[in-house]
Amino acid sequence: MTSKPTLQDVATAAGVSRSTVSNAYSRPDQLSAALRTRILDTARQLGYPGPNPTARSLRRGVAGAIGVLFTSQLSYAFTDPFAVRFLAGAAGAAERRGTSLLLVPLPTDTTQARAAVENAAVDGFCVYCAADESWALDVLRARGLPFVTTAPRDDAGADPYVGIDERAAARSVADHVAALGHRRVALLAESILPGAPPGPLRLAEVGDVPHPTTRGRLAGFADALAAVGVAWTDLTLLNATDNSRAAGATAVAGTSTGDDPPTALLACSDVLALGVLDALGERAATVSVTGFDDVADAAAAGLTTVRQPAEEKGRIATELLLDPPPEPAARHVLLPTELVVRTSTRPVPRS
Amino acid sequence: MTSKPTLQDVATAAGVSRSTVSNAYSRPDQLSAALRTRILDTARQLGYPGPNPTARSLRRGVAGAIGVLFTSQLSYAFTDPFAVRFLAGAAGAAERRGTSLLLVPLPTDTTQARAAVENAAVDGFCVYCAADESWALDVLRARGLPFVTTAPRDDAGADPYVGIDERAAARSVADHVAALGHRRVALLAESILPGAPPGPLRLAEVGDVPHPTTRGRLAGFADALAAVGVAWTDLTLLNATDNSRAAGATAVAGTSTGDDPPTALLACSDVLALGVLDALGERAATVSVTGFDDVADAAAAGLTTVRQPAEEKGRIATELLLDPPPEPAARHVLLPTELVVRTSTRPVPRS
DNA sequence: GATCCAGACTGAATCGATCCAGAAGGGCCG
DNA sequence: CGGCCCTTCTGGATCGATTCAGTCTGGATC
Repeated sequence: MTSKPTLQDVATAAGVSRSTVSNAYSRPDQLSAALRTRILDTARQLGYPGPNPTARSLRRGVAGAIGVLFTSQLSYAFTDPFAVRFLAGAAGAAERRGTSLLLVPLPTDTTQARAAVENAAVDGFCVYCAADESWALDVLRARGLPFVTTAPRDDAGADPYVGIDERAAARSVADHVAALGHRRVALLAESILPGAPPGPLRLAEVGDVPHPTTRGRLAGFADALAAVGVAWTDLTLLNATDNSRAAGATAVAGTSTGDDPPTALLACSDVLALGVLDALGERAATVSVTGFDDVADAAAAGLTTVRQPAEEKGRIATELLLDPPPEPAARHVLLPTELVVRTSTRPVPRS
Repeated sequence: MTSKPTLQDVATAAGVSRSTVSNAYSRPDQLSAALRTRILDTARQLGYPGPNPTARSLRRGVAGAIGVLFTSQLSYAFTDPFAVRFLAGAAGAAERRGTSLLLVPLPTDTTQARAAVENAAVDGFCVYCAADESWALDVLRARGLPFVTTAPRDDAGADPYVGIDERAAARSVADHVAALGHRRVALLAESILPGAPPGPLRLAEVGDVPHPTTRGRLAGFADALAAVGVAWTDLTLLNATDNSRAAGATAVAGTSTGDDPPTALLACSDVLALGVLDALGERAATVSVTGFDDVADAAAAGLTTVRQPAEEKGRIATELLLDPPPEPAARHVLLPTELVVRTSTRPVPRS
């Protein structure tokens, strides 16, 4: 008995069968209170730490945890305030249900990343999409695991999702900027094309953007500007290499120095927009900048943005996963968004 | 075959033994390349998603995940910027090692909380202490699971920990405040006594504070003030119900209105200190306030504080867990701290 | 031609529990 | 007193893999 005792050892020591010990832990109503007490005492004496979670999982066919998948690096997820709030919401819902949250890091190597998803001992997955995730969904389907995504998908079918109307939300903030008279506009997003360098980028049409969320937002921006006569090809497209203030600052560096610089800059996330403000410094007063998400720092920075309910998104995603509603239609949730106008946008200056 | 196929099904379909299929996945060198390809093809045709992670864990005796324990509510952890940075560090280290992170929520009910720790299928635990955690450590010891705590403990023994010299760090910031001439000082901390109401609190001596981190910091504050002749009993002790800006604001409400109000307020965390600044509003210019941690918002708020390396703490905790150094001494890591003086502290005003 | 060996594959045991059909014992009822 | 049910407990099958001691085959060696 040099290693940890098992349920069998407790049974032997207590002079009962394995099943009875198991029942002592998991089904107290199946044995007399006296025997149960005796068994638990014996277990304590032996230093038995209770049923092995893994063995229990295997037999019961339930893991007691749900996975959370960030298609960007896991450690980056914690630097993104929106992702953190999403996690907070998910954690709250998981907490209420007594479920744990398994954060699965994805190696950059594709094969290893697949393996990571294949090896996760969970009952389902929350796929927080930050990049192309379809391979992950394929794995999950093959495993027969339920999952929830955080964006409407074309091939959604019965798979639950919770998201916002990205295009309409983006349009609302761009409408505001257009109404202020801006016509020379730059759009800033993360990984417009995977692997593209930071800074200006040419793209024939918005449909070419692979990442669905980014595509939706850029399309919304374009809609609003098209409505005031600004064509897609007249827009400056700026690429950021990741979703961070630094990347936002880098992406915009040098942009406002050319002749006829944009008078407004619409970013696909607050973090990028805040980076732009960092980079502009004093010049920020001459350019209108908008973000997306309404993270905590946006208010202090006076950033005009679109608010979306972050914690709510995490909470609902988790709930959809843990008990999906019977009617398929109820599995697709669109959350409301709200344009928040602050001081970072103003009418186009007369020159 | 209505449900998911198992390894046995693949074996049958391919006309080989279970072991061979297992080897095809886990030990490619044990069979010919041709057969392996054939097996994997068969598996694909059958829709076999690869070896079941739980069964594999059971047999191999390895979970491939480490648990993270917050003794406060899990969803609160995400509202604490320091905890988030700790997690980011932990995630980075886990990522590098191909390990997942299991966030285990703790129900408020003690029995259920024990069960949650007992049921976690992990190879070890990072205990991020936010409250009394000794019961959790007992469970972990009973399970024979390795763990790391984030504070020096009296009974540390060979259990690894990573922390800072709480007392010395706290003393450094209090020394600074004392040097500025402050003598009427209030100390603010979360849960000084569990369940205590927000606001002023009487406590015979600092040793009565149950939570070790808080106790260490308060003791450090007291050390510095004692050195300039201010006794423990002359200090105002303010309790906050949790670690949030709101709780900081609530705790301090009404304090500065009495006669002889404190001229300085030392908080045990930046979040609390920022809450104090929120509450003071205009009056903030007349009181010196300090925090602890140096979170992102501290710089913008001009908060004088003590910086401790958050990500580093998470990273090292995870690394100590994943490969503990052979020499016991190396398992106890003390990280450096640094006093960061900003504008929230100034000499005591002449009246 | 006998011996040895490496490589390829198999079968049974095992990981540590849960579950279910059924056995033993005791009480109640007619 | 026999039959019936109920409670309490048992034994074996099972969850889905991994592991390891072997068996078998074909080729190299002397």
